Amino acid sequence: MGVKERREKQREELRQEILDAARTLFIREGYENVSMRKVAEKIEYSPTTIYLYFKSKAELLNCLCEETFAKLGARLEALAKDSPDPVEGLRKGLRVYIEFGLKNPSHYTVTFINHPLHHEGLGEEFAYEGSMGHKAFSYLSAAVGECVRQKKFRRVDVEATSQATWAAVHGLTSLLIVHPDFPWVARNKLIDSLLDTLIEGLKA
Amino acid sequence: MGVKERREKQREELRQEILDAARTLFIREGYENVSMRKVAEKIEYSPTTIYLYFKSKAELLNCLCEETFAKLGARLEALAKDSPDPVEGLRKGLRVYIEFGLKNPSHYTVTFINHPLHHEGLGEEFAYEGSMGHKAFSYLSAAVGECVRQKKFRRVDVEATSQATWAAVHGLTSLLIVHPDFPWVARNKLIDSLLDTLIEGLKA
DNA sequence: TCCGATACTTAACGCCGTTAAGTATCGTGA
DNA sequence: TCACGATACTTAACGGCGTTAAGTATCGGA
Repeated sequence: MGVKERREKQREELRQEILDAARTLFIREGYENVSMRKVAEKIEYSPTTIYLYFKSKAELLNCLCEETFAKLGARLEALAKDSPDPVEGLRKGLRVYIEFGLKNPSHYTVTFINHPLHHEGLGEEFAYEGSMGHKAFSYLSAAVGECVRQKKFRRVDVEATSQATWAAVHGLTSLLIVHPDFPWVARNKLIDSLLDTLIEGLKA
Repeated sequence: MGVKERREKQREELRQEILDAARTLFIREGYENVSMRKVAEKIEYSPTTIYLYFKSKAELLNCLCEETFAKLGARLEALAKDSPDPVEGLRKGLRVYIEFGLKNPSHYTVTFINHPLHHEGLGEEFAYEGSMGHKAFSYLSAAVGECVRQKKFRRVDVEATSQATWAAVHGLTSLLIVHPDFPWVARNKLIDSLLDTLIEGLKA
């Protein structure tokens, strides 16, 4: 019965080839400018072949995003583990989040910035629960909770604060990605300014 | 020489008709889902007629955005004038900004959320300097400066702080627009949480 | 040897933004 | 009065898009 397995393996290989091509292309060209036809051309198959492996452009690109955000999740998890001070851990985590977004602007754009037009028609696949983006948020939430528990922060509503904090760092990340030509102050100074304000504003 | 004037007037009328149709449509249907053909159908002209009045879809919609953000600018200006306490003025301004975005999601999306793909090919028209969005930012900047001058805020870098604050409120605004299905806490609570944190974090 | 599943392609549908080329209208100068 | 030329608008088309329907070639297994 080695035939089925070999076929399955080849199938998986082409699937990966498609993912690789798509990743390369839309990192280089930006999301909206990559068509299914271009991806197909890159792997030297006909455009319709892709639909035998992914049911839509949205699903194809969602797979890439999950993959990318899994990395962010891993990074945040590691950070959470070896940060004795939860406040410093939170600050570092927020910085990692922002820098991650800036280093993966295409994935970040698709996942968080764009309107979920692009997410339509993916049942379980882009539900917030279970998605890697959501997982990343849960680390933030845990960190804020820990700061409050240790009385480093004043007695804020943990969920509201986490959401507001996420929104704040998302705002900076997305503006830097989308409007790089705005006359920003130095990037590090800007990030520090936001993180300082947020954390000072939460301290006990 | 009344002929030229009458022609000019009629021309201006159709231009407004196009703008009105486009505004209505893309508020109702969302930006990306409105095609030039749909706008044309609504005004009962051929699609190409629009190009006699606007050189591209981007320009057409940019006109609408400028129009909308002029209103925000006016609101913020009024607010700045009759706010004796600059901290309260700033807080109110930030709230107005967020609520404005939530009330004009399509315009807000196009102007601040979407990648400037949509802004391409507009020379002066969407330069940051002079755009209404930029003007709105300048009110924020002035308010922060005033708070520092009156020693209500600690001695922060005004430009960096303004940019970071803008980023934060933009983040909340855009996330609420783009991901309305996320399990947010109550909207007002969320907004207050962010504004509290920001302003507490800046106070002297 | 032939069947049927599998893998892939060609052709097409109905959209899109935009442009080129054509036509009707109409005030104006001869 | 009539022909001209500007103006306003339309029809037809280009080249793209995501996606689907229908067709073909390949090949393991009965």
